[in-house]
Amino acid sequence: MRIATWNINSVRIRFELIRAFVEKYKPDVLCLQETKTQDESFPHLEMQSLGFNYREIRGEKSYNGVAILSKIPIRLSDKLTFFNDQSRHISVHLENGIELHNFYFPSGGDIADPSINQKFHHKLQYIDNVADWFKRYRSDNKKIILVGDLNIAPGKNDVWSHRQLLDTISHTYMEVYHFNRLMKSINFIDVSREFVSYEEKLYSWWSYKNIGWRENDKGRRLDHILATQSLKESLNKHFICKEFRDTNGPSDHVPVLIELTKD
DNA sequence: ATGGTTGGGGTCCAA
Repeated sequence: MRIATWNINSVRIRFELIRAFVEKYKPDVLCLQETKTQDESFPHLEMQSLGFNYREIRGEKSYNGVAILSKIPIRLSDKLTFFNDQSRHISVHLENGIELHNFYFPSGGDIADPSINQKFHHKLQYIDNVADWFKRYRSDNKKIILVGDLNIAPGKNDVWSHRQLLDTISHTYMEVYHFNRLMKSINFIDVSREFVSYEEKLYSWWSYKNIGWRENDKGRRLDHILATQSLKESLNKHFICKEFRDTNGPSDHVPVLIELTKD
């Protein structure tokens, strides 16, 4: 089974890109963030045409928005709200017993000081609340996968320059502290790092503002797949689909995909 | 050098 996550930055404008991705990588389940579409405007028929017969969505006007599209049956679990009422989370049960959470964490604004930047304060609080929720309501012996744009690049090789980005939101020690709390909440595995050594640079996002992003390669790893320990033996393949940053009209994020063996 | 680009909705905000 293949599960993918992608911050699509408008699901409507990038449907043809989604089609190309689905045809190439054949995900069974596709989790999207930043759909930027109210539920009544979600492109259901188009998604159905790609074989996604099962869809759970949570949108809002203009901003945020998450969706889980699936070729295999899914059952809605939760649409949780951590701290504010924005559409940043949706979760489902898969028929093989896995619970799948799709998140779009707050970006956090520009100034890396929670005492003067309310958005950053909210971001830290949001991560903390998510960690608390998993610690309180979920157990590390369950099969749980958490994916999404977490807007945090936790490791020194998850950014193009650890030293130069220490005061840049997404890579501050404060965010890494809260990210690690989330990781420990139910003993999550950082799946991408199971496949790619911590010593290697690994990115999933390159800013639109960085012209020549490929030559400069000033990327960050903001998109994550976390899994509980009971899924460790099922992890079979992993792709960060960098070629989708090179298309016409790309998202600034690329898809991250894992394949699980049947158990 | 402190910019740069993009999408949605509406003449600016968020990323």
